[in-house]
Amino acid sequence: MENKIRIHLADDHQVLIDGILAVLKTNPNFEVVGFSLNGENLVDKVAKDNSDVLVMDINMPEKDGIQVLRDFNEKGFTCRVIILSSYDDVKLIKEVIKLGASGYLTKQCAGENIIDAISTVAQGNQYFSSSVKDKIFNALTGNTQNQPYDVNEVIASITSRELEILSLITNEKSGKEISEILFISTNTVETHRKNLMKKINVKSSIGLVLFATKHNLIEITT
Amino acid sequence: MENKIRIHLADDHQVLIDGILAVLKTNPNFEVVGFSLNGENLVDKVAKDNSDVLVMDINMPEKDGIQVLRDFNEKGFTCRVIILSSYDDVKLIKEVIKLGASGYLTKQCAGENIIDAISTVAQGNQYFSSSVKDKIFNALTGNTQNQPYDVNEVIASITSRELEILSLITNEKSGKEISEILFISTNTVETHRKNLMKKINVKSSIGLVLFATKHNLIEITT
DNA sequence: TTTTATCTAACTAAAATTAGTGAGGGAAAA
DNA sequence: TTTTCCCTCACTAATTTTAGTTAGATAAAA
Repeated sequence: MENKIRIHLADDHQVLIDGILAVLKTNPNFEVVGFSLNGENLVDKVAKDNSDVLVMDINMPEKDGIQVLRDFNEKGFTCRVIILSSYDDVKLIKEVIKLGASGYLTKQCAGENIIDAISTVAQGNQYFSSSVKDKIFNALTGNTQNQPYDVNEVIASITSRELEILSLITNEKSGKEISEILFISTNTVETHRKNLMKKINVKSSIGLVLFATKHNLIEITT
Repeated sequence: MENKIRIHLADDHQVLIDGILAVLKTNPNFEVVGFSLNGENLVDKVAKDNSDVLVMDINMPEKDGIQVLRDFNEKGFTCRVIILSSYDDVKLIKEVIKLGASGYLTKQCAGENIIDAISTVAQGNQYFSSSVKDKIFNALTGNTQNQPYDVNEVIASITSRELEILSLITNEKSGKEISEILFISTNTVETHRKNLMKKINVKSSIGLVLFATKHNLIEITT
């Protein structure tokens, strides 16, 4: 019997960490040696833990999963990384693969997939859930023009600045008000609004608001 | 020893369900009798399972948590509901409380909070995580002009014609389009819009849409 | 009957949004 | 190095929304 696989979990949802912890506890080959609720100093923590596998969310406060992967590359790390994401956007998947992630699971996956994934990547192989493989396959076989409107991809394509604008629009701020809040020109605000409407494929700001509230992209403070 | 608490889990993230399942398995008083990956037919499933407590996400495909709570009220159900949400928006919290939810946890909560929450609501009490309680407290204390008017009165004051206009606005119709649909002048449409904004006390049509969707005054067809 | 509520509509004027195009700077990736 | 993405901003022009006031018709209520 070899050594246990040393695992570090990173997700801002404590309940999910607790859950995965409980799932992994059922397998004696796994040992969770640490966990994090954000991406800060994650590389150092994983190094200190001497972890074999890092299971990490993409969306985390302080430092997101992409940035953490960059840190790993900078410091030349060998720890295997499995991404556990809410979205399965092609661009994002390509991105993390390029950055050296060994696995990608959506949170729609079953718990046993995590066990499989950890075992697989610990042996030096890659693990991707079937839905992720399908996405990649379609992207590579050139289904780019006929792709049905994928909400997750649209959401993923919204930049942080655009999200900021979207949030202010949804909170009943006018273009001028937004420009004053963000210290940018109203022209810029309207450009962002235009781009958002094009991306989300709606006719007016009303459509933006509907989209934002439907998918809980923003917090409504008013 | 009493009977076990019968629990139903609803969340579109399988891995989270598996995780909570594993956590709850450690407590012999709990029995997870069913789970759902979306909100469809959730009321019927819970009824069939004869569940005591439903732990449910807000964001689910097909039918979201708010709609499920409405279904519960319509059918006069007694099953306790604990909301497990990614967000702790005050409006959302108020909304689910009003709809009869017995508990509200964010996913940032620890797994043991779920155990506490289930035990608590099963006994007929309410359970809210401390961050949620803080939010509510701040909303009630820090914001003195919280409710300058009675929402129900406002809703009641909206005439059927105005509701028709409101519905069309919320469905991304422009003033001109509305006038063509209803065979009235655009002047009339804008008058209705104006009156609505005055009644609801919002700054723009965005506010109308937020109000309409929040209180489910209209059906969104697009 | 008088009042009130609702729907209708016009008028003016200011403000905001929508739509398209073009383009510079900076950072990161190929 | 070249390309690509993102944020930035300008310019024009058409269209829509916002804001205020006024007012006629009708039906229901006091």
